[in-house]
Amino acid sequence: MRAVSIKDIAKAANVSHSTVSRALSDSPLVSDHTKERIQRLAREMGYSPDAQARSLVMGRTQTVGVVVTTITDPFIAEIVQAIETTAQEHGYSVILASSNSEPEREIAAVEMLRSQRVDAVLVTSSRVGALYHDHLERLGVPIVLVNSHHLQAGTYTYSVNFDNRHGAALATQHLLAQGHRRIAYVAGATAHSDDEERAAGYRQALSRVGIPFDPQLVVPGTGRADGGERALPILQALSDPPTAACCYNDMTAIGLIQTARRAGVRVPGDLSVVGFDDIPLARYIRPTLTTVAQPKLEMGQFAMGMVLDLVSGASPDKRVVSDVIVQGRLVVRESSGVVSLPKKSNESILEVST
Amino acid sequence: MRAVSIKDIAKAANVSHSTVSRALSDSPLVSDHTKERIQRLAREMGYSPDAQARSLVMGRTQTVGVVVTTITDPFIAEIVQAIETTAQEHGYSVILASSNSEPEREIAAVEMLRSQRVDAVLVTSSRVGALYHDHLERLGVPIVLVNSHHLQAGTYTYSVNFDNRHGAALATQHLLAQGHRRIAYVAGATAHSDDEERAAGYRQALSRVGIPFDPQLVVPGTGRADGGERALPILQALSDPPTAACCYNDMTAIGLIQTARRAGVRVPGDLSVVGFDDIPLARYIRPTLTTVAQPKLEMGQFAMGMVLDLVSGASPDKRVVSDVIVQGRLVVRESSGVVSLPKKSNESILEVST
DNA sequence: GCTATAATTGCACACGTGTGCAAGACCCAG
DNA sequence: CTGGGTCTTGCACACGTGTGCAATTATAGC
Repeated sequence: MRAVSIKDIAKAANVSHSTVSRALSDSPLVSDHTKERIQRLAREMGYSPDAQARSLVMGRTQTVGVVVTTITDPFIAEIVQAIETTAQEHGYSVILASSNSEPEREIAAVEMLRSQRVDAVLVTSSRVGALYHDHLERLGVPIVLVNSHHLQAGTYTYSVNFDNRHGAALATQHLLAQGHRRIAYVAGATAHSDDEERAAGYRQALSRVGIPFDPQLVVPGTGRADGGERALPILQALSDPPTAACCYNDMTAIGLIQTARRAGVRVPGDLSVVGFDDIPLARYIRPTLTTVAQPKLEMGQFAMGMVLDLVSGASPDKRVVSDVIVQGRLVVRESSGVVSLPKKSNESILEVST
Repeated sequence: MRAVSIKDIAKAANVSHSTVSRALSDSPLVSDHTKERIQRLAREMGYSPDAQARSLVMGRTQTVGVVVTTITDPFIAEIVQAIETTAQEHGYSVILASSNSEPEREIAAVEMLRSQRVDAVLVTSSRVGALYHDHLERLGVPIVLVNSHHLQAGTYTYSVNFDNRHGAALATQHLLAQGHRRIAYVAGATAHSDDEERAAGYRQALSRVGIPFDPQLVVPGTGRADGGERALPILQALSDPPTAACCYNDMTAIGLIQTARRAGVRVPGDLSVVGFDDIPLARYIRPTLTTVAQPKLEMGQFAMGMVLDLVSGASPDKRVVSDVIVQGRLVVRESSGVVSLPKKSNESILEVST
């Protein structure tokens, strides 16, 4: 049983379907009298416009595709939530496609979005390979990459990225302000551009205050808790161990903190720790974690805002903004504190910023 | 610039668009020769079928709507992930609609899904009000409620729910098996059916082993951490305080554990604590939390599986399964242990199950 | 070679909606 | 009362795809 169409209403009102179409879109070509009559009839009959049919003739679907690795990632979920809300406010629908990081799924997802004739595509946190990028470009539709690293710039490709360098510099500056001079950097997985940018921010903050870079203070990691766990003994073995550590991300920091506790190293008393990302867990572990927060809500809103600008007539060569870089803010919690006096000093002077 | 259509291919191949349509759907009415020729041409020209147009004539969109309160909730996110993956495997697209728990948004979302002519709707974790339920029914499309409580049964309404009573009984039985006899229940928000069911499971497990129900051992909560925090002093003030607590959910349990630590009550030494839901945090707090896990993946798969069954010809009166109840499993971690001997006994006999 | 049959293709309509253009209805001025 | 203008409505086509039916072509049988 099909839904009621404008033709059904036309029959009931004894007019042509064109008149109904015009009446429902409040066209001035229809007399107020019949307009009212038809609109009331439509309401009574429970009419709902068919988006498919409308898209077909209008050449626009009022629909965007959102490609994610997995919606399970809280970081991604929050961005998608912001995208969806903004889209809904402007009458757009969101088609969700997850790739589970499998290339063939990602290809299939893009093909699906192509068939659905989405007006634009937003991609979150996917490391876009060359092949995939071409596949996206072939859609012939604006693409906004959110926190995804794209190497080559395409005709349709736009981006919203986070300023990792600035964020890491913020974290490092915070530790410097607390009096720390020996600050370590626990890295993430190697050859990851996020990690490189954050490491650069760390070095930049150090050089700004004239502290020479000590390669010994940079230890490799994994991006997971075990990275932080393995880092501790390495740092402690140094002749002049650090009093603070800047970590690639929160899980690394959490691994470091938990290992430290077991090893009898007090946080922040003996070692201040700063994470990155502000994952939900950060405010629940003890000590609560000082970290750098990305403005996820704004990133999602901004990305969808770009899409709206792009589809509303602005021609692709008239691009006002193509790449946006947003900055984060430092969230100071318990895991970072004022540097303690040299070894074996009175512990009572320890101060914890809460 | 429109995408290439079958008409374009028809022109290039010097055949009618009907032939192209048949060739691409591998119809036996087309000779193998032209079939091949057309398929090659379609590939070369970068043809992608228009889902809108196809839906229009087929009367099916191969699309489902997923309504959530917020995708930010990790529990919901995991179910949606499972739904999306299953849908994708069967050639279905997922349109995401979040309500932010605001009634008007929920209405707007349903109206949008109606216009999109989705073949079915899945609703996650929404307390479906009477009004909203009617609104859904009017879609005239199968509706699967996942972990959403529906009072009246509708013509199109199906459900996948979690067996809260069984889960709570599991948790309580576990504590009983560890030798506990005085077991508290820290409730969630009042008048919430989840809470009532879990409380019932708790009482059921007790009565099975002949332990009389003691109303003093049931304390009200909030469903948040503060609920657990407020529960501790109440329980400790009892003349015969409990040695274990079964909590409405994990956040309540976490609040209880953290307050206990500050009050010098050892977990699980002095007090065993069991949560409910197995949120990500549960494995990261210290002690790690024993809890009841819902099979989120299976729930999502099952819900989407029902949808697939429903849309593939099965008439609504031929409903094989309309309501499914899935059972959870107990995840034993560090927060629950064997009951300790009466007060002031030797602590060395404490045993922690890890 | 003619006919009966099978294989292949095209015509025409349908799905639900929007819109340019022409036709009809109406009003006002002369 | 008529002409011209304005207001209102309907006709017809378009969007891209699928499909029943008729028409055309190829094949086979005698």
